[in-house]
Amino acid sequence: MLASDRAYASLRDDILNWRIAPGTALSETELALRLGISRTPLRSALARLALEGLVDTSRGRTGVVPDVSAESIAQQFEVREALELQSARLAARRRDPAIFHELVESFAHASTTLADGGTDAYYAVVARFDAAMDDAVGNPAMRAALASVRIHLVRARRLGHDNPERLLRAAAEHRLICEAVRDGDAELAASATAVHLRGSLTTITATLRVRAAAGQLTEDPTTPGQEGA
Amino acid sequence: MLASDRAYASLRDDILNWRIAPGTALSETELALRLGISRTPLRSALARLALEGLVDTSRGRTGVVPDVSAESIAQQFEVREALELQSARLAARRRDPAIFHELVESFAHASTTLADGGTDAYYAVVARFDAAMDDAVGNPAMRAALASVRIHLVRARRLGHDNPERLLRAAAEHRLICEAVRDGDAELAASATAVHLRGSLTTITATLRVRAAAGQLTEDPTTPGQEGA
DNA sequence: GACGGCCCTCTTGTATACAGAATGGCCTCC
DNA sequence: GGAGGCCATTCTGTATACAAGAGGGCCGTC
Repeated sequence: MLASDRAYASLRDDILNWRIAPGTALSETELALRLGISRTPLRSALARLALEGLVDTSRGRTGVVPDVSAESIAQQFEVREALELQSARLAARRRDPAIFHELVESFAHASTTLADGGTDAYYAVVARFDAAMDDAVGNPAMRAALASVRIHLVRARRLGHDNPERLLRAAAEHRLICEAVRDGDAELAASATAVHLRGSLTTITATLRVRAAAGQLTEDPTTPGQEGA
Repeated sequence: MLASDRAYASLRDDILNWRIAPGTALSETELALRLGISRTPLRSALARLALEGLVDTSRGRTGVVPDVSAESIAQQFEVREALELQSARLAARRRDPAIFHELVESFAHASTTLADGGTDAYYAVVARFDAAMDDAVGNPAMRAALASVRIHLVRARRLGHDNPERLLRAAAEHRLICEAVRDGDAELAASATAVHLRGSLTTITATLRVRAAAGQLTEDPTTPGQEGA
């Protein structure tokens, strides 16, 4: 595999999983040294990440990992809503019913999946769902647009440690979407998707609010006297 | 300005204006020589173009300029429709009425603008419209998503030599959108946008069909005897 | 005459060296 | 004591050199 691809995958993984904190300066020399490659392929990797919005190069020359704010998430969701609703409509018109019938079953067994395999097993089902939708739509441009939006939501998802209660509700919402797509009901699929996205956004926003409050208690220097206790 | 930015802008301009034909192999060495820079910044420019879909690197290692097919345009429009309709709804809720009132006037005078300044003057008004919509929405993610879709349509637009009849109808459609946004009517704005996009797609598709037929007459080696006449 | 293998050339991917610019710290002066 | 300027360090942007791999063409053989 190419060194630049490895660097890209490695940095992407680090950013999505919060191993690199927002605001961290991404020095080319230091990163190249750490990954054991030269600056040339590393620059290529950083450029890709910058174009995807995972690295912010607007302020100053040195790239930094952007923070995840409630505002940025809300903005991403406005784009995501547009794309996913369209995707749901198109998928309902072009789908292979058997594939979505199978997904209905999978989401029906979500509580078992969650109990046996944990959140990772559940997210694997969601990944199959996303892939099935992309395949049904059959539009590379739509797939690419959705991929660029979903990347940012992975970061947000990793934030809140995957509230199981919410995941069960999300599974029920996914099941409704799959049923509508399976039955070829475009408008119902779009509506069910809208319902799901609203639920997701509400959960993420709440998580961010909790995190921001906790951050102020432990980090804000203007509110001292709490962190040492 | 950075050499890589100049190379990017130059190549982007060449591709959008069909100075580089689809299928042309983009040799790094040759391009770097032609632009008077080294391969390093040129590679950076090519990578950006590849991520934007203006250069195809999937087949083989050497990048090529992708063709504009009716299918690819239709796919781009499925994404564009999703984003522009959402954009229209959001703009209607957040706009400054004065700005869109001014745009209504501008599109009302489109025939004069077209007669005096030609298609470039008209497209400048469309650019102001796009910018006003982006500003009204106030969502950087939406702006970026729309920008990546609009790039491809510039190529398609340059294809058909800007049928003036169509441009007048497009101006009327734009005027309706601006009126709806100005009045804060989100659903009407979305509907008017849908009408406009359908008209645009139909025109572009027709242009492509004509071009494909002409191309077969003059280029297809299996149908000889026409080009020398 | 056709097919297969070998060699050559051109391509990309990577590493390294160098130059210009910006930032941070430190010293000096007010 | 504070503020401003200068210097050094470090960063990015660019150029060039090198190596590995793939593709094409040519030659030899069947």
